[in-house]
Amino acid sequence: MQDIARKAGVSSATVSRVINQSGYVSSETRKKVEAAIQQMDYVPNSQAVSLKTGSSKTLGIVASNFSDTMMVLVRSFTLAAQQEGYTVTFYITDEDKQKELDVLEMLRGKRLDGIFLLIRLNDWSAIEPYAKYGPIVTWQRVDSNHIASVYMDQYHAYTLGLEHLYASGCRSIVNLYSNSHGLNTKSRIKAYEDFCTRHLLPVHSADLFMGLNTSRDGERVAQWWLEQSVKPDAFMTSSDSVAAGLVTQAQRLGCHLPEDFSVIGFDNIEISRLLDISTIDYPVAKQAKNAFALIFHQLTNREVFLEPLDFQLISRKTTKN
Amino acid sequence: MQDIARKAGVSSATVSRVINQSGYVSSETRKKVEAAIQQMDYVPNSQAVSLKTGSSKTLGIVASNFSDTMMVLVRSFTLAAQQEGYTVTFYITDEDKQKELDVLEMLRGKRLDGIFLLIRLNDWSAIEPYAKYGPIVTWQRVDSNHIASVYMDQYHAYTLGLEHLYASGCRSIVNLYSNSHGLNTKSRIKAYEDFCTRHLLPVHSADLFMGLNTSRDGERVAQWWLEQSVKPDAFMTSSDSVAAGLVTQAQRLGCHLPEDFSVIGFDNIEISRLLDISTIDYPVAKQAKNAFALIFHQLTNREVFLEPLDFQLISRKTTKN
DNA sequence: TTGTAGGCGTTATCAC
DNA sequence: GTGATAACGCCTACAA
Repeated sequence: MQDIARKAGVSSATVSRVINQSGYVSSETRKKVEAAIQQMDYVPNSQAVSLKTGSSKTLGIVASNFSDTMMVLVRSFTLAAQQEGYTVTFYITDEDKQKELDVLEMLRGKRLDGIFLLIRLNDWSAIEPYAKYGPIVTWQRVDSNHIASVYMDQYHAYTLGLEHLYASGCRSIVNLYSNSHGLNTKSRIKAYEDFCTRHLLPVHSADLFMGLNTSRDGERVAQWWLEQSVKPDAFMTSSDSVAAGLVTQAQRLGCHLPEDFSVIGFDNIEISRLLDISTIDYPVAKQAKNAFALIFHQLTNREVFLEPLDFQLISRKTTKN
Repeated sequence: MQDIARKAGVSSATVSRVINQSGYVSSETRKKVEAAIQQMDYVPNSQAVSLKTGSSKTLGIVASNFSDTMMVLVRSFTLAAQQEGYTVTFYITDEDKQKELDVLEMLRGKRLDGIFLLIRLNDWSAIEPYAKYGPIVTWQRVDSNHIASVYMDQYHAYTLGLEHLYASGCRSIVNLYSNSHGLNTKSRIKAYEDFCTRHLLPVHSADLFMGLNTSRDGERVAQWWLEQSVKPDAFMTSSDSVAAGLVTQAQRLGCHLPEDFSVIGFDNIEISRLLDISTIDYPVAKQAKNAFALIFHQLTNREVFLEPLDFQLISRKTTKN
C-alpha cells in the first residue's frame, strides 16, 4: 500500500480511503490512485484487513457427517452468504465431539464470524457459551436464548404423512427414525403416538428403528420387512435417502409398491422425484437461507427478510391414491 | 497475550514460545504460562497469526455448480485437508467467470493458501498467472507447467465402457457428453471415434448431446429416444446423475432395460448402486485426496503419497450380460 | 532461558 | 481533502 501511495504521490491513508470509498477524496487524486493500483497490480491483504476490522467475513457450517439433505443446506447457505460477500467454510466433525469444539473455538479466535450448526454433537450447555463470541444458528431445535434456530417443528408435517397413510388404508405403520437424541425425533414419536391414540391403533415401540440415516439403512429395512411374518403395511421415514434405499431394495426383492406397502420420504430432494417416492416437501433450502439471514442480522443489525417455512405432502407412487 | 504475559509474570515473547512450542522455555515458566492461559481463557487471534506468518491455513475449492460427483470431491478433499490442520472454503461460481476470478484474487490477497479448481470457466491463460501466488490444482485436464492436475485420462475408461456395450451386442451407441470445451469430452469423443473405426461402425455427430449434466437432462434424453424412428440401442453417459435420470424416465415411459437399450453411467456414486446402473468406477474420492496432497506438497515441500488411480467397469442391470 | 522491539498491512483518529 | 500516526495481535531476530 505504501508503494502505491508513493507511486500516486499520496499517503497510504488516502489509498485506504479510495479502496474503501470512505471519507473525502477528490476525484482527481482518486484517479491517480486507481491508476497506480492498476499498474502495480495491487490487491489488499485480507488478513491485515481482518486483523484491523476484527471480522473475517467468513462463516462456518458444521456437520457431523454428509448426507444429500445436508448438501442442499450447504448449497443454499453458501449461495446466500456469497451474495453478501461472506465466504463459507465447511467442517465435518465426523462424530468427533472435540472437532466440534475446535470449530467453536474458531469463533473465539476470530477466524469465523458466525456458525451454522447442522447436527450438534456436544451438549447445548457446552455450545451455548460460545454464542457470546459470534452468532450461532442451528438447524436442529434448541431451547436457548443465545442460539437461534431455523428449526421447524416436525410434529405437523409428520402427522400429515401419517394421516395420508391412514386415509389410504394403512393401519400398521412403522416409523424409521434418525438420531434418537434429537428433538425432531421426539416430535415425531409424539406425532405418531397421538396419531395412534386418535385412531385407536396399537403403538409399536420406537427403539427398533432408530439411527437410520442412509440408503443402506433403508435397504436393510426392506430385507427386514420380507422376513416378518406379520408385515406392516407402511413406512414413515426420516429422509428421502432412507426411503430411496427402502424402495429400491424392495423392488429388487420383488415387492410391488404401494400394493405391498407404502413409503413416505422426507425433504423432497432430487432422489425422491427421480424414484417417484411420496414425500413431505420440507423447506430445507429456505431454512438454510434463513440461517444466513439470522446470522447476518446479528452481525450487522440490518433488517433481514425471513422466508416463511411451510411444508406439504407430495403424493407420488409409493402411496395409494 | 500481554494480559496473560503479565499474569504469568513473563513477557509476551515467552507466551508466544509456549503456544507455538518453539524456542527454549523452562518447564517451570511454561507451567505458569499454561496456567494463565487456562484461567484467562485465552485463545490466539488467528487473523494476527495469519498476517504475521503469511499463511491462512485455508484452501479453496471452486466449482461452477453442484452435482453429486462434486459432493464426493468436496467431502474427500475436506477430510484430507482437515487432517493436516487446513480449513476448506467452498465457492460456487455459478457459471459466472468474474466470480471465479474473485476467488483467484483471494490467493493473491492471502485469504487462501491454495485452490482446488473443479470446473474452470475462464481460459487457462487467465488462470495460470495466479499460480505464482499459491498452488492451484485442477480436477480437469490442463496443459500447464504451473497448474497441477489430478486428472485421469478418460480415453481408456470410456473405451472400456464402449467395448462392453459392443460385446453385449450394441451397435448403435449414443454418447451423452457434459461440457463441450473440456478436454475430458475431447478424450471421450476420440475414444468413440476410434471405437467406431475399429468396429467399422458409422460415427454419429457429437454436437447433439453436449452439455448434459443433471438427472433432468437424462430424463429429456429418454423422451428423445422414444420419439426416434430409428432408435439407438445404448447410451454412454458422462455421469451417474445423467444415467439415473435417463433410466428412471425410461422406466416411467414403459421401457425395459437393458432389452430396449443399455446404459452405462460414470463415477460409481451412490445413486448408480441404488438403481443398479452399470457404470465406470472412477476414483473420484482418490482424485480429491491427491489434489490435497499436491497442494500440501507445494505448500510445505513435504513428501506426500499419491494414491494410484485406476478404474473398472461395474456391470449391473442396465447392460446385457 | 528470557525480554525488547520492530514490523506484518491495514484502518481510523486526529490534526492541518 | 489530505497526511501523520497509533493501534490491531502476533512472531522473531537480537540482546541480555
